[in-house]
Amino acid sequence: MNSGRRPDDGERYRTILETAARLICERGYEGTSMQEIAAACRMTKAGLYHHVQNKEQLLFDIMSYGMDAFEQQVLDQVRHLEDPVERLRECMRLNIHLVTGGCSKEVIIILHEHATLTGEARAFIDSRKKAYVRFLEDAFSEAVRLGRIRAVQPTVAAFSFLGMVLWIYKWFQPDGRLSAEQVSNEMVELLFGGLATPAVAAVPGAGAPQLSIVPPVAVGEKS
Amino acid sequence: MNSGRRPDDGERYRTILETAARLICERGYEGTSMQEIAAACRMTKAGLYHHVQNKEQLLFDIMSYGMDAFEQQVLDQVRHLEDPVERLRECMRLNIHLVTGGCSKEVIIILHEHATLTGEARAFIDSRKKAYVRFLEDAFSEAVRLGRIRAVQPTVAAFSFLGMVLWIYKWFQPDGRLSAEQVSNEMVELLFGGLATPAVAAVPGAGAPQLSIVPPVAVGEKS
DNA sequence: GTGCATTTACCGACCGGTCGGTAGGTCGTC
DNA sequence: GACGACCTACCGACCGGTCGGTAAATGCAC
Repeated sequence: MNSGRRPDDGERYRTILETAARLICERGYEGTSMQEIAAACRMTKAGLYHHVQNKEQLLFDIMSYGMDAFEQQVLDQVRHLEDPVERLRECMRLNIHLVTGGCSKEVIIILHEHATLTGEARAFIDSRKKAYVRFLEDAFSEAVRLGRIRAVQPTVAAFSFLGMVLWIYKWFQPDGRLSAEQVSNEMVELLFGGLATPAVAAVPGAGAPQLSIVPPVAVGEKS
Repeated sequence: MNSGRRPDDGERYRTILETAARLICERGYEGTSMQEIAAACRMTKAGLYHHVQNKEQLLFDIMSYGMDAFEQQVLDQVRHLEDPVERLRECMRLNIHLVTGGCSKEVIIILHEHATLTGEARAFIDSRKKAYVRFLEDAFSEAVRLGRIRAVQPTVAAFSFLGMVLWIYKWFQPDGRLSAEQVSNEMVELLFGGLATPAVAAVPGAGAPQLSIVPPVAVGEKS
């Protein structure tokens, strides 16, 4: 009856998660009722509850799914990079791509509903977030230690990085004036172009030869 | 019967706004009921409705109050500064002070409930936010035009500024390891210390003499 | 300064409606 | 005939908001 594959199992649940994520992303967790989620899945509420334990578990699963996607698409791609600055630059690029890209609903929910979950579920998600912060702090510390950037407070640097990147969901429009790539290039250069140690950054053409997308001096406002 | 002053008038309403702001800040707009707000004001719900038109108007008034505070404490203090870079630096300092300070509840609500209001009220608040973004864009543009910083895309720069500053409410703890002043100093230097034109920033000691709180090289990780 | 009309600030009770969640039945598939 | 998917029907609690009523303060004419 179907093309070689049954649409049940976890696949059905995943489509429910995605539908719910779309609604919750648009109207917030408390502002979205199980009735509405069920209707969007073309089901009754009781039918939805056949697949879902309760509303909080649904939110937790959405967040976990988003965290998995983030770690696969961002963290795992840059962990191996040896140079800490290159690791941070590429990490910012990928993270911006994730936030501006198509599958950003779950990530936005993680960001916006940062205080909605309680108890163990909250603690579990928070610990995964914390690991990311630590990853960034460590990279900044290492970059300072190696003299690759000037001395900065790692925690403040990490949260500045995160603020720039994760705030994007509040203002960026995919069909707007600026493309995701423009934002990405500009933002990476904004933070790291100015972090290079003066001695290196001073001599034009000498510093940061690796992956310098933007020429050191002439960054056109329209590029 | 009272000490020379009546506690009624708008003063009562303002205490209601502040109580409501505290609760909404803690549990979200949709997660806070009028019953709870009334109880926190030591009133019944009907009593609360004597002062308040409806829940949405209450949120709008809280946001307007926060916007007033922001414009008084931040924008109006830096508008007159002639040098665009100094204007931006001082603006960031004051904005961080506002977000980390005591009367940050209303501001946090403005940030977090950015999509809760609808219709005219939403449009009105959004226009006031937009004015701030434009203010920052203009300052960045001017700084580039005057050669005070290297060329950057003003919109991305403005939203990076905002992301760094406004993300703080998600992670900063007043009684934590880092003080508000530390965060402020580090963050200003992180963005603007690296934005100076290479020719100026290159020569150690020559660039950015104004308000350089952090010594160019040695910033202890524990300070 | 007394008496009275009016206003302010609040209350208990209640409205229609929606919330998250559940019990029990039906139906198609293996 | 067992089972999973989904339904109808319903639960108690709570939602935002309103009702008529009231005790106390205030304004004002005399």
